[in-house]
Amino acid sequence: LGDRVSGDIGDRENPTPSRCLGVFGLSLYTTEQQINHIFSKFGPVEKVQVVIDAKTGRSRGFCFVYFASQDDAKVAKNECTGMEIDGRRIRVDFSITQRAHTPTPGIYMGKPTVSSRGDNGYDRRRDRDEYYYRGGGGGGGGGGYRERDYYQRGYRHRSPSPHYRRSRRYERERSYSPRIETRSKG
DNA sequence: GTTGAGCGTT
Repeated sequence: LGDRVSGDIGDRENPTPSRCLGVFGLSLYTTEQQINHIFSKFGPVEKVQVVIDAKTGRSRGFCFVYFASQDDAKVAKNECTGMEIDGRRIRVDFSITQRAHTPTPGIYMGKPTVSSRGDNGYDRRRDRDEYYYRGGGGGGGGGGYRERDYYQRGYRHRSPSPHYRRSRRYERERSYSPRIETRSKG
């Protein structure tokens, strides 16, 4: 009961130990150098790869760390989970994938970067399986992005996060005080 | 500094 087939990569809850760690919850501004600096304290690190969003060119907030030794990876995982980098609490697990996907020329086969989880009250009907690239070669498209704009979701429907509450934009929005009764201005 | 869940498309 509960034991898995050995040799499998495990699942999200229970990844099989390996030399590759996934680090999640990163600040968008944390660099591979920073990660390398931190994780190298536990043993030789062969490579750090921050995952970059193909569309925006920015970090997607997670990365992969390849250790030379699986034992070092295990120690690093235990030591670094919950650690704070650039003001964000990170989570570290053995990666369930060992490497990036093989590129598919002309068409992106992944999911859109922004997804709705359906638990914050907005847009739970949106299907998140839409590709966000249009085919470059075979599809007859221009290689551009889909018409759908995943980056214009209704953030106003969400409850503001602590981070957002500290932002100037939030201050500004609040100061509008859209009370209907106050339209008594003449 | 998009306000953040998240397993990668050189």
